[in-house]
Amino acid sequence: MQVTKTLDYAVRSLIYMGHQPVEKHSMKEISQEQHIPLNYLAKIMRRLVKKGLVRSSVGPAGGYTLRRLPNEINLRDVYEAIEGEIRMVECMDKDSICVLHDTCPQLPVWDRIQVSMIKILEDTTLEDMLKERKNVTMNQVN
Amino acid sequence: MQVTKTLDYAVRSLIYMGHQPVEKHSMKEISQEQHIPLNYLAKIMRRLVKKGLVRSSVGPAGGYTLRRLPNEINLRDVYEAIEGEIRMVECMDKDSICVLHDTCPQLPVWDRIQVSMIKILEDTTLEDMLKERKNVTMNQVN
DNA sequence: ATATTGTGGAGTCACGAAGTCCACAATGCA
DNA sequence: TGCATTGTGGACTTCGTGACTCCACAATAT
Repeated sequence: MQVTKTLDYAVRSLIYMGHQPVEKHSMKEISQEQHIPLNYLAKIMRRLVKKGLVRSSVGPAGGYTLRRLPNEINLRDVYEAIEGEIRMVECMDKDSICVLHDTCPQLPVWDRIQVSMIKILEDTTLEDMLKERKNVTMNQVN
Repeated sequence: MQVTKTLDYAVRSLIYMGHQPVEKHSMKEISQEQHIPLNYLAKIMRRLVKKGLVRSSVGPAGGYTLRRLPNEINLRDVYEAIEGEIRMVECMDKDSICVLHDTCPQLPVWDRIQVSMIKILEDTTLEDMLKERKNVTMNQVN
């Protein structure tokens, strides 16, 4: 029930790119700015590319760009790109081995939590988080 | 972000005991009825005893009893007895190593999810889940 | 042509979930 | 009193996965 480092890295990278959404950002740049191990970041970016959140170009002056605007990318997209489908319990999956599935008294609770979590993730876009940062900074200044 | 088997076992055991809240239930009984590995269940019950959710008595005719009534035990109690304090991200902990903590743009989201999750867990008691079971059964009958 | 940048995949390491075992302590009962 | 029963405490094993690392290779701008 914890956010993995991998997801954290992905979110941070995307937010970082979100500051200049149309510009290209090299892996090296992101790695250094966000203090993410270069080789590991490589692996993460591949997933984001494959899932269509990010566009990549190779060669000198290559790098990554957001495929959509920050307000068009929500956290659920990112979560699922990295972790796969969201589900709290194994038996919520298609073919549940659990014989008691139909009468399982705890299933509704986990489902309620899952639904609420998905809603919050969907309601939060990269842009929201970019603003978040600014707000906090302003609070510090004032 | 998944419910562990251990937590599932704990919840199921407690719900099982909740059917006869004042009676004693031996490990063997719970293990057989709920299809939980006996030795592993032993480990789980120890935690529940230690955390005060369950009372144990040893010797022949020994076993476990709920310390409180089913409507006085909520899922947060159970969750924390098994998994420890609820927190979505490492850096929400007391001494965060994260330098960016104060300006972290994603922290508010994980916090919102955590708060909502805790609320749902707190709002759900063993009794609620016992009723859940009955409802489903009734639905099947009708 | 070559340096730069991303890609794909194999391999490493540590940790924790899940489960097993065993010696031991408490206790009801014959 | 002694034994069978039931829980306790802790060590140990196994397996999967998160978090990396490495390296050969492909694309491409200059």
